[in-house]
Amino acid sequence: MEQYNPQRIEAKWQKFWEKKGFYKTEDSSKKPKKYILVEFPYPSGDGLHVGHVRSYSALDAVCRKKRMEGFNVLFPIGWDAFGLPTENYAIKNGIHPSAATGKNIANFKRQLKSLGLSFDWSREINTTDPEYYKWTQWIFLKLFEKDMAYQAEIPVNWCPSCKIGLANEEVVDGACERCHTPVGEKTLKQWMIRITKYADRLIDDLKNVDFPERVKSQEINWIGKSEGAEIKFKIVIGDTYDNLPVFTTRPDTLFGCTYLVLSPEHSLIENLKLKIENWDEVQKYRKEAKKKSELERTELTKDKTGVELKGIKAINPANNEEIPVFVADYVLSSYGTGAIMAVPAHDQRDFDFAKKYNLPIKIVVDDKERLVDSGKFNGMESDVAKWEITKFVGGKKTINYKLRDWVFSRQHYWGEPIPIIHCLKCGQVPVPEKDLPVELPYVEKYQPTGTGESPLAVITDWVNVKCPKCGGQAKRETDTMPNWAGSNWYYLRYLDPKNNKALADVKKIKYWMPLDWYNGGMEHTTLHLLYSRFVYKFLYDIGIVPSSEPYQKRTSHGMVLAEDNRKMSKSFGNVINPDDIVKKFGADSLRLYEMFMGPFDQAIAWSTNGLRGCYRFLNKVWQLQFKVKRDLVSHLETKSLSRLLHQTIKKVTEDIESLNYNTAISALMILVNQSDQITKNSFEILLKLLAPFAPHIAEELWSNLGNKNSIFEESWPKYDEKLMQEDKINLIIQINGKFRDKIEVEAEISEGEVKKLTLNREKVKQWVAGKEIKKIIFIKNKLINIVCAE
RNA sequence: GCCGCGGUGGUGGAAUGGUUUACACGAUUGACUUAAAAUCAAUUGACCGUAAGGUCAUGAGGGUUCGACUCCCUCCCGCGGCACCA
Repeated sequence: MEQYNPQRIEAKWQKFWEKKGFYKTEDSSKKPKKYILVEFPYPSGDGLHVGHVRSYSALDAVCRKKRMEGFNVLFPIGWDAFGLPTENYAIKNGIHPSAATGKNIANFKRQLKSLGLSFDWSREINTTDPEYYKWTQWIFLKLFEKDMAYQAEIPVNWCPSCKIGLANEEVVDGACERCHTPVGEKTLKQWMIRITKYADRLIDDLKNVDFPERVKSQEINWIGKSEGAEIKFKIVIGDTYDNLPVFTTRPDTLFGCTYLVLSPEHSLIENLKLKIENWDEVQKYRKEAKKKSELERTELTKDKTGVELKGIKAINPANNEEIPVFVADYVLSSYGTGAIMAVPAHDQRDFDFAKKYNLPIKIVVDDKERLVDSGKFNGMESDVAKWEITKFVGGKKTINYKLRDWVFSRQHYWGEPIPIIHCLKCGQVPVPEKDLPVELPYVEKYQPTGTGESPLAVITDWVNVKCPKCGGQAKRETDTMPNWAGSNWYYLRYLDPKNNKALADVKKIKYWMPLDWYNGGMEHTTLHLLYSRFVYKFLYDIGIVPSSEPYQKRTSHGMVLAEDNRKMSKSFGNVINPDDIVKKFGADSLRLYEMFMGPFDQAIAWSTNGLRGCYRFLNKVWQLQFKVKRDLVSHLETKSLSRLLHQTIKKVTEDIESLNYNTAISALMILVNQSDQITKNSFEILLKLLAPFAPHIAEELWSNLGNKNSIFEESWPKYDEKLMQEDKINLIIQINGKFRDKIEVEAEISEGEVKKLTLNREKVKQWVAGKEIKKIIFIKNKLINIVCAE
């Protein structure tokens, strides 16, 4: 008897599927469409991670099932290949980034193909291909044209190790997301994208999409919308006045405001230089604040510090009281107006500061959320008082966001050149569309300069160009785009990857968009996911795409941790390489195990023993074929097998939709554990249900049964609710809600009959003896509960 | 501090108002084997009991209900995100 040998069958079927072109997708079809996508990988030098396998196997299972259900399914794949890791890898290994990329892609591709995933490889894309990034640049030009991209001299997060500016989204705990070096600050002229213009829509449109709650809340949190009021305080400077606006979310506490605080960078301070009596002290404080890193300044546990601006007073507009003004670094210049009204009684930070500097603390809202000590507003509910007081002092309702405009410049070689030309006469001139792509010049020296200038700046024959407008001397922009630029819109390019007239054909976009299901990592929620939603909305506004949200449904797979429960890492030596697993156990076992290991959205530790269990299960299925082929099986399905079979079809069908892959597979295991009753028909159905998870073995066994077509050309099994019904059921007998006995009875049995049967049972009699039966609860086909007095 | 998710056997987990612990792993015993591996069979929440059986267990405490892992309240712990954002 032939043993299960995945090495012998897997490559064979992979070739077969490829040759038959099973996964080439048509752009029009009578079938309903499903566009299903996994985040395309970054082809790093480390190769494929078992975490990739989890995401891809899951969605591959969905696609295979959907095809069997009669959908026209698009399941593409490509490479997100620009960016720092490749550049660093190239520098370290002395090979050019483009060579490194090619090498890494080849390796990834081999690995993906060894898994038997049903990608449509004919649509493969690569963000570093000029034919691709031509359109990334084109989108930038559109943003520029609509005044959504602009240059600004701003302090950016600067990673001294990567020698690059970072977006806020790329800074984690004050350190570079990638190399974990603490970031500093550097003032550079940067390209910025006005993502803040879309803040409200990025929040509001989450209502219309099917995203996990944690994803939605994380995005909403990140955008950080808060509603409040801008209130002007009069600043008394000797005998003249100035106005200072502050932002507050608690205008209801205005009567409790006992001082103002300006951030050290606030422009008013400079203007008051001559009137501030302790200028030297103030100046010293501001200098020290500037020296502190962002991380130090935002250290929560640190003591609050500040200096009063002597000789300056402010007027609380609510009660006309004179209050002091401070400069303190617990107020950020970048949020609101860079100045706050301090209400120590109702804000922890103000409270800490007031305690330290002995400032008055005045309670103005009581524990029933009503105003006290607030003049004519006493007794008013604080929610109402918010806007009444704002009106009273002539303030205005204002909304603030934590979201900042997107820093879009990178001072590195391995990225898309920003297609702008700087002309002394004409200023910033977009590269004409006909001249796209602006190709990244091939150079030998691509190390970062560290000066804040891109390595492209020294390539003079590339930098110096004629101005497209006036023909005069001009220079190219030398910054490149961040690695998020190419992934912003890649799902559109899959629809029409070879189009050289447009980023994709309108008809094709209309047919496929929005995407039906997009799976990816949680770590991209406030990066790629947010950015790409924004860019799609922009494309919608300029009429390129037909809807305002790209992804109808988003799911996120949990991380696959190492067996020791830590992250897999080369330095811990705990990395599982999918190649080794495929070699030893086969792709089917690996895929099945990763689906079975636990709930899809949860982080889970790898277990090689668990994997063995799945391998054993596939072996059992393999052995079953001989029983079927030798006709050692019964030809009549028993009632109980047919019942189990239909229950299994239902379970697997529904669980694939709802991401419950682990329970779908356990249902298949239960079916196989009952295999002593198997028939040829039920074995075939088992294979079809298994096929999305373990495609190679399913195809092999299907063909071994003598079938000439592919199992994936078969239609998905249907279940019959009627055949699922049990005709005999175990009815639970409870006494006072506790399980005491059970009886096997005909399904649909009546209450009266159950009562009679139950009360006649010896066990029940014992429990009930001498007690008064107060009531009997009967749930059809489930239980009877006899409630008696204790 | 705020937001989100979670806490069930030795382990991964199942059950979303009705027999807690499906399925799998591990462990123990037995069969096959010179032996091991593989495979097959049996047992496997804790406690009491020779057994029949019983008692107790879903982070802790309370509530609703005939009945709570499941719903509600209070608290504890873990994970993830945000954070001197006024």
